[in-house]
Amino acid sequence: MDIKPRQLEIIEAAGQLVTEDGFAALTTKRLAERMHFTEAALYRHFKSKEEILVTMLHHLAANMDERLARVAEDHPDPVERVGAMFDSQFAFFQKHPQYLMAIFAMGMLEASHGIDAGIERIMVVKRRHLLNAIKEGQRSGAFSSDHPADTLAHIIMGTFRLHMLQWRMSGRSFDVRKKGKALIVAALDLITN
Amino acid sequence: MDIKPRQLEIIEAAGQLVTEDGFAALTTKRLAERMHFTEAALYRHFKSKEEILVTMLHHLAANMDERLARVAEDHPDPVERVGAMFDSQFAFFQKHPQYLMAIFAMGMLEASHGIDAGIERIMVVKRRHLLNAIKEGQRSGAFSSDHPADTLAHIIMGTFRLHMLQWRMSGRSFDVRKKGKALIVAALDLITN
DNA sequence: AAACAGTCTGTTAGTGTTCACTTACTTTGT
DNA sequence: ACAAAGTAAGTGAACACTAACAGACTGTTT
Repeated sequence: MDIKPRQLEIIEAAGQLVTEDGFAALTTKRLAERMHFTEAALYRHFKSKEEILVTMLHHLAANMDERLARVAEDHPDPVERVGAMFDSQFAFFQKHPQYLMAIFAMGMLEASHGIDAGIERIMVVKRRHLLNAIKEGQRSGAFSSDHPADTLAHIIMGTFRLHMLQWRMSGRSFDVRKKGKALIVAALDLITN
Repeated sequence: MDIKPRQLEIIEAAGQLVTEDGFAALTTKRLAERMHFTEAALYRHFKSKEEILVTMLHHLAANMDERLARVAEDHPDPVERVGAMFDSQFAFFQKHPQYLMAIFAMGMLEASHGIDAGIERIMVVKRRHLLNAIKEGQRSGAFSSDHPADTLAHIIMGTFRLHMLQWRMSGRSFDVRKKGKALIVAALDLITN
């Protein structure tokens, strides 16, 4: 499933609309306006509105998987790797805030099976990379083994998600990367031996 | 602003629809159906669909504030109090899952100023109670002072929110109270001296 | 006790608006 | 010449909401 350049432009515009004004703001009319063409032209590139969102989530999951895998390669030390993973996430969403919606959409939408599945896939990707790093850190003794890796991963993921939510709700008015790094460092400090 | 019994029934039905099938499922038609009367009858009790949601959020914030204040009174020890606060939250949402939407709606909706303000108020209430307990625990030496109270509150809130999200996404298929308690105990253990 | 007036809560049958999407045709680039 | 990518002008369906009316109950007047 390859995404053509024009499709990517549409996906990004759709993400912008949702991130700016909420989900109700994503209508075919407004999306076409932002693309500077008519509604009908949208349907030359996607067969439905749902397909736009599903493709976007697919694209995001693939991108994230690849990016986190690269971070894992570059950082053999588990503690450092977790820090680098989240820094990579912060940098990505700072650069592409239009994809923020994929983080918060979950749990609220249930608009279609395809969308739900796409969102779930993103969470699974992140969870897999994080859990790997934490388990490795526990084996090496870097991370505390007082609690299951699951639990530690949950606490860090929850910290990350709430941070992104606050950033979005503040109108992205602070440095998400800097403040996020401090939070992750604190969380890592708590679970490090 | 007192809520009449019939209004409360409507609010709960509205919460059910959103929690069951997502926000798009909350239409005046479906809400009237669930109440076993016509759409027009809705407008005898609320002047708009927005007012239904705003009233619901208002009700929830007031209820939560009172409930958490009572927990604080009953538990003088800060560590124990934080545990009891979240246990109270888990029990509440287990009993009234229709209000789960208020937790996740945030960040996704931006449907109106009134709704956004209502959701924010709920977060502020929770944050205030939690932060009070943590600061008190830091003064008494029960909680670590290696990190600001803000940071510790963030980590615990994030852990809570992600847990609720997973519960909702699983179709509420596990014991949220039991599993939640284990998570909060683990998080508290991490920040306790 | 009966009649009246008012309010509350429901009904039927609509309103105009907006939605995602389609059909038929046209332009543009290779 | 052909395909890709656009346009104008619509479609039916669903949306939140409203006008006009009616039965039930309450309290007050005769």
